[in-house]
Amino acid sequence: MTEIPAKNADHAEGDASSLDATQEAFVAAWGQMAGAWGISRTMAEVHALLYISGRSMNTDEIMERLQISRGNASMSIRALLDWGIISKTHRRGDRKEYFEADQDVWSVFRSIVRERMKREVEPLLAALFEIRDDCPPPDSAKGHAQTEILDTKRRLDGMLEFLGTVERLSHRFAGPSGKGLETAAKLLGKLP
Amino acid sequence: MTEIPAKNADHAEGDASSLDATQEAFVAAWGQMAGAWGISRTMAEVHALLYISGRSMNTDEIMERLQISRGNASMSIRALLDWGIISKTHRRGDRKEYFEADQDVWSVFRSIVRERMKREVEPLLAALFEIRDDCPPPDSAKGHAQTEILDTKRRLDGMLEFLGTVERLSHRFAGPSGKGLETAAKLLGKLP
DNA sequence: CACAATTTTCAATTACTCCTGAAAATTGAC
DNA sequence: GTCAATTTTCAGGAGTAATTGAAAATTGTG
Repeated sequence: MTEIPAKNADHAEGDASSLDATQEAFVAAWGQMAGAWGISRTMAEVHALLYISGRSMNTDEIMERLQISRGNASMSIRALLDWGIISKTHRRGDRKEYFEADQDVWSVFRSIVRERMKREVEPLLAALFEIRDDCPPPDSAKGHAQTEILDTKRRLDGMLEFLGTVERLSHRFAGPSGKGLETAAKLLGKLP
Repeated sequence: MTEIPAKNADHAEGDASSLDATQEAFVAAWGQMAGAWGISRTMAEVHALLYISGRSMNTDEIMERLQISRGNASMSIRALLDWGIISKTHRRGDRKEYFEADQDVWSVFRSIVRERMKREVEPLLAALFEIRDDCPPPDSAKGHAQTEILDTKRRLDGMLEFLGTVERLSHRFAGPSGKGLETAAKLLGKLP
């Protein structure tokens, strides 16, 4: 973390007076946000590097610029491919695989939203539906006032409705089709 | 984690055939989502307990039901207060402090969005603005083609514009005023 | 097919974050 | 003010996630 690759060692953090330093700073800033997006720091850094450089790179190039191990690079690249925010390319006469980042920021955001909904919200929704189904029926008020049971059900339903709405919206605007999210944002921006 | 309070030991996970078991299951499900919201598991569990029970509780009650230490309870409660999704109450003739959860799910969501924007997006935006300002001017093309510098700037700007839009929207719809987010969601749901 | 280049896997290590429990600080009643 | 009840803090321990590095698997070429 405090270790800076030799070629940039003469630049303090935040100093971006050369192009490389600018890119370095961008990678670092993006890496710090990793937690917020629910991805590991290295994943974020690899993506940032590919995004800001605007070209494709192979594993060795990425390893060297980020000073990470081969294993880490391989895992992070694989994960980014799974998330759908970088893609493989090839170069004639070169056996190595190259990777490039999606240059459309909205599309990146869409992929992240989609993936996180799938991993986090959908399982929770499923669990909550089950919990509601297993909730004791109001007439079996053995020791509990009926209102207590009904209130709990009502609160469960409140949460379910909320998550359901979020889920529906995400399908609509972050789904595989078109520029949904950007459109939504623009519409909202124009509202009364 | 695998330890279940004695009073519920006869219920397998997912079995919610008593009211307590239902609440227990809800707390566990909500706790699992903690990571997704960017809060610790205990924080999520405390909130879930207060939300689903619908009443106020003191620290000891929370400690016992969640089987956590006093320190952990104190920290988690404090954090939830900071996030603004639970509040303090008092009972006449009782020196203990009681806590209760906001029962409006949309309002909870709004608080979380607001807090995370403040902690994560705003600092990133600030960092990116600085990075762009320190970016070498296009005419100082010492060794770099001018286009390279301009392209990097363009990508930086793309990211800045995106984050700026997100930031503006969050202020508008998750800001301190009114039911913004719910309204936005309903509007979006009705779109063509 | 054999071989070298390249990628993937994974056990061991390292770095973090979270939690505990007891000590210190605070609070309110008398 | 004194004292007991209550809350907060924090150093150390426990548990989790990320990273390495080298061995295994895969891939493509001649």
